[in-house]
Amino acid sequence: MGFAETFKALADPVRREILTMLKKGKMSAGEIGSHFDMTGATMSYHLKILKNAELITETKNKNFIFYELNTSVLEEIMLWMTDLKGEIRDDETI
Amino acid sequence: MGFAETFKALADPVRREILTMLKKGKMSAGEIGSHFDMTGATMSYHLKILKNAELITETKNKNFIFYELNTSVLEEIMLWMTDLKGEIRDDETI
DNA sequence: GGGGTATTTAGAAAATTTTCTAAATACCCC
DNA sequence: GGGGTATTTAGAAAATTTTCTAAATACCCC
Repeated sequence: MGFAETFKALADPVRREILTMLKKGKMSAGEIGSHFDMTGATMSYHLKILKNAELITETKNKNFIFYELNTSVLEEIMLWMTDLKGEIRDDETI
Repeated sequence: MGFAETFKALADPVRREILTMLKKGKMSAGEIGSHFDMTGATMSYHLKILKNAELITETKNKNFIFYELNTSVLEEIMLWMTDLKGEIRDDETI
């Protein structure tokens, strides 16, 4: 919902790696967790941070919870960065 | 030097505001600090974080230290984000 | 060189983040 | 409905971040 949440979510290497993994498609919490040397509880914590930042969405199926990448928030971040860089964007008139 | 440092630097609202202020040009540490209700020591701390993340550069003049925006690091971040979004960039062949 | 201003550094306190273990929830399938 | 698997929640410990006060540094200019 805010830039702080998004940047904080992206600041952690584990969470960035989760996002990269999700590029390939939906994955369950367990499947994601198996790639890291951390407890399921810790993975759940990281997934919650990413979900709160709206960088991922979740869907439940059987007793699995699947997570999926949501890149729409990144658009906003990139607009902010582009503005900071002071460049003129395609959709911007002079 | 790394994404963690950059994202962490960008995660704080004070630091993002400093960057926005610097869009207009160089400013001294004191000038930057006068826009916030914080001690000079705290401002110095934030400026150090931004400098370590290479988001700003400093130049000394008399007994002032001027800070200037450096957006080149943002390019890297934006490339990473673009890749995450899975879009094809201009300079990328199919 | 000495007083003055600008800024940083050191060290501590409070707040937040990251991780764990243990327990709870939630749902499946026999 | 009961055992089993998947995942989250609660609570605590350790690490990190943010802020402050006080002192140090650095440089100016008379």
